[in-house]
Amino acid sequence: MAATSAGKTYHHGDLRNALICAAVDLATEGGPERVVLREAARRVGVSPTAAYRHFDGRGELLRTVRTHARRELAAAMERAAAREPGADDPGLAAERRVTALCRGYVGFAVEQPGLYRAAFCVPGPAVDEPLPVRPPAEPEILAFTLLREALEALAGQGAARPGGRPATAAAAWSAVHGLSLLLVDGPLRRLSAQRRGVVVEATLAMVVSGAAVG
Amino acid sequence: MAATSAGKTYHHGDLRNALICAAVDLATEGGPERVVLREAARRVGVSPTAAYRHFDGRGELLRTVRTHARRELAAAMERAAAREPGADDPGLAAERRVTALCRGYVGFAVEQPGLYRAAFCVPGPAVDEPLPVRPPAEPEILAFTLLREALEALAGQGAARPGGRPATAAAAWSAVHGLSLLLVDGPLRRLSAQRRGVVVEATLAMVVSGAAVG
DNA sequence: CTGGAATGTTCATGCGGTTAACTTCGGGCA
DNA sequence: TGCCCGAAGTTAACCGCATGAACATTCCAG
Repeated sequence: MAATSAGKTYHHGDLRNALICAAVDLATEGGPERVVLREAARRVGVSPTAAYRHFDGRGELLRTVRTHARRELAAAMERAAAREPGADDPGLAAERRVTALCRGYVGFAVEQPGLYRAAFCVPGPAVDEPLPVRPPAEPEILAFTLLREALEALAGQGAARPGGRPATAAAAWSAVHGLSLLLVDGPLRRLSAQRRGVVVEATLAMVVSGAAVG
Repeated sequence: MAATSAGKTYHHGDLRNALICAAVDLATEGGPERVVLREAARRVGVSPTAAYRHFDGRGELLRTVRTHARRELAAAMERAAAREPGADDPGLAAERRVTALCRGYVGFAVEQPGLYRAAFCVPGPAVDEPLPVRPPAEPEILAFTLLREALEALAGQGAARPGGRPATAAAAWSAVHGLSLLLVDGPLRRLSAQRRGVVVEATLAMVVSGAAVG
């Protein structure tokens, strides 16, 4: 996330992007509250008001960072799933994928607390129902989509209550999201890596057992 | 939470409390970010800097609000548990208590989103391990303590893995906490009351099934 | 009484968001 | 080719907030 450098011209040439990079850096360092318009401008070497040529204000800058952070989160989940062995065994594949995605989610939160918090700062787009709208869905909540699809695949094997599916996905999301926040920001933030692992695994067990029930 | 009124004397008489009430009102209305020193002082009818005679600064005021909010949260949980019928049947009592506490938790979050968010704003005291330290524990994280004890009672019946107990409590907490945030602040905030109920129940089912496993 | 400790007040500083008015550049059109 | 306009930056200024310093008013203990 190094700012794109340009000559010392009056016109920057790529200010919008440079500001986004600076803002992402800020969020990475200290979370959404540290995303400050003036500071981003300072880092890029431009006057504070220049940012207004490219963003509606701090709010839009922050929303842009949020989008970036959500993409990173989803990417981390997919990386974790891809890294997962055992995708060959079709019997276990579904469950392994779910747990891998969840580990990727929590792992991202723990390793990038600032970005993770930024991913859920200002209220973004909301869903009307946690249902399995497959086709497009907003790319915004990609993390949820990944999780939901994996859970459907898992439930598809067993015989789960039909109406319970989307709610189950929401429950799983709740678990990993809540766990992440407790670990990053909350009362569990001081857990040793080992204990943290134990809690993560317990949560995953809960999610999987819940998927079987739901 | 009405401010304690006093005559128009130079000395307020109970400024600290009045400021706390005003700050709690602010948090109730708009969450922790709306807890602004100057506004609280304004509402109490006092100059902004007067607050510094009673608080170290905005931070301490906010921390005081947080403590208040956490107490309210725990109280709401206990009310919900007390309201729960079926405490007579010892076989179901434990499970019912767990679900009632969780419903109380989420219910408080949904009904008092501002206060709920304030309860987890600035990082408060953290636990070293999510273990069943029975005796005192910090009264801060009372909500967690309530949940943990109820889960222990539940697990005490079945034969759960001994080491898994505290981690199970953390997992359950993660679920209700995450669900609350998604409903209050996050992508699930637009769910109708009915759908919300479905998601809550699915999450509770997951928590209970997880307690059986853990 | 009276003097100091509490408790409030007024000023002043610095930061961050945002708007208004002015400046510089780059590129398309006469 | 040269000029002019609009995009992209700049400076100046306003407002609200947190906070510190110095001053004012009360209250109460001795």
